[in-house]
Amino acid sequence: MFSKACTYGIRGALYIASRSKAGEFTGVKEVASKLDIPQAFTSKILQTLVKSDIVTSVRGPNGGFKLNDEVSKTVLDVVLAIDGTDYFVGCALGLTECSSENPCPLHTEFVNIRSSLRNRLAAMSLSEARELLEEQHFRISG
Amino acid sequence: MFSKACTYGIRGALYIASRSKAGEFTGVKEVASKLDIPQAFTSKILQTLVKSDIVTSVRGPNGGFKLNDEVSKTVLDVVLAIDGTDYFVGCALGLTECSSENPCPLHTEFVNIRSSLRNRLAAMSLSEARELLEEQHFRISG
DNA sequence: ATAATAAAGGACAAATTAGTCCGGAATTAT
DNA sequence: ATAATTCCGGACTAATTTGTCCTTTATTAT
Repeated sequence: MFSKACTYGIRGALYIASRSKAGEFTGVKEVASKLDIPQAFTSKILQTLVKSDIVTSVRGPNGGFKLNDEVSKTVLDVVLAIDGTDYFVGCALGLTECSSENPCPLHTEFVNIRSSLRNRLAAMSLSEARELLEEQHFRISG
Repeated sequence: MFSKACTYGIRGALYIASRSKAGEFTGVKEVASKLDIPQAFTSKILQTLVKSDIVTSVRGPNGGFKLNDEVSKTVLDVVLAIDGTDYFVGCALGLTECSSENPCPLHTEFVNIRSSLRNRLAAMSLSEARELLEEQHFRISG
């Protein structure tokens, strides 16, 4: 479904959310080891989240990553930051001619499925996801 | 969404369906050029559709490909043959712990979205898709 | 039989995605 | 100031997906 980088990014964001309540920063090392994601790759992914303004980073001792605004930032934001709009645009069959005026046989169903996907991702803020995970003692690890 | 090979496969199957009504066979060359897909790649993809029992091929002059049973074969069959079950199984966030007993925050929504995707694909037979395309004079080309 | 046609299949090449390595820059503690 | 820590960024490698090429095999027409 999502690219690996993308699922890593979502899990990373959620882990950081769950760890940095008191304004603390979480380091890549910890994120990577706890989520069992290669460290250098985790670093890359968190860098793109920084550029997308989803997390903030500080260097040096006690540095690390912190969510920017877990209440307004959603899972969709992370998906868009890493995988872009792939899942939400274009004909699923790759038909250039396909549009709402001239829909392919699966057009309507895909519009519905994709918009419901998008809506659900947009409705799930990182803080809500974090809370739900914590409520059931969910391990975010791989 | 789907892999390129998969969308090529769907379009290929639909093109063959639209061309081989009178028991005729359609060649890769024609499929590839009409759909603007690389010929050798088209060949590979049609081969996997043959192995999956979705199309039948015959070699030699006037040979080519023909759908096996466009009424019972569905778009889902093509997707499964080429991309496998990727889109329909496993936690979208890559959480191994996630299951219906211990669902991640997005579990239920994903189950719904994916099953509706699967249902729509399973409900769309290749013949129905072909008819819908023909009714609106749809070009299947890229 | 022979030649022409067309799919099958294996080996290869290109592009994309996944993942690694390492030096540099910023921050903090001593 | 210096050393330790930690993120940044570029160049690299590995794996997968996409796509090519060429030889073989089956079928048909002459």
